[in-house]
Amino acid sequence: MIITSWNVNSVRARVENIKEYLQKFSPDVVMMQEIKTQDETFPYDDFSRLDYESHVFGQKSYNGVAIISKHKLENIRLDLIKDKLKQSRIISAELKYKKKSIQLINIYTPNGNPVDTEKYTYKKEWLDSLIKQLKSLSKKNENIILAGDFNILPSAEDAYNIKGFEDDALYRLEIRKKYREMINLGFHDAYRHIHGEKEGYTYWDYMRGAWQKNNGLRIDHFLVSNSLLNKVKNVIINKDPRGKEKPSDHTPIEIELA
DNA sequence: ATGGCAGGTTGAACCTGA
Repeated sequence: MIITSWNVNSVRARVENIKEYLQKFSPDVVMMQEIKTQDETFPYDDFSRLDYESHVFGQKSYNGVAIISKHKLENIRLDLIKDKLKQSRIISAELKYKKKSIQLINIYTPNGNPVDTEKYTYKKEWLDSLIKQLKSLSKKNENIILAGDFNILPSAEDAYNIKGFEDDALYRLEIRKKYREMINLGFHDAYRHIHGEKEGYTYWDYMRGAWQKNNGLRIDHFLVSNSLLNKVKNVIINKDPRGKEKPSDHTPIEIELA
């Protein structure tokens, strides 16, 4: 079972790139962020022709999340967060897997820059609302996979130049503390669990040749319930799509469940 | 210190992203 998280930076601009990825790597489930379109204009047919069902929480122009899956998903929820700006940033679904019911939660956390503005406050409040919800959900279900674009650099080795991020919304201490708070609810950072300190960038800026120079950031994550951890066989950052024509600035991160 | 790339909306210029 392969579950992917991928900030696609517009599902419509990226549809050929995404289809190529689906055909080449056949993930079972893909949690997408920044689809940048409304439900009505989501490319359902492109994915259904490849045997994926789509569940979409769209928004015009900005944000938007979706889960596409080769397996039937149940209990789709769009209401887990109290979002004061009513942006489409979270979608959840239940996946039946080996007699377990795994709750998949797909998030697109606000970026939060610049830090002296309302955008930063919004990020903090959004994360607080997520933490509150996780607290309650993890009491009811011990099998949760929380994935997506967290817009958080968990630690110094997660950026090519951490000095440049010390007062950035991706790395401010109070933001890292919120990430830590989530983990302390009973989760593991799946990438670090498998790979230790190894570099694991998932994002490279379009500008200044960041991809060619490997000036990357690790801001896309899988947090897996402790009780599911023994099922995590591997975590792969799949750099293939980032090197193609017209790529997203993020590349897929994949988790393999045994 | 600034802008650089990319996408979306809208109709050339502006917003957002990380």
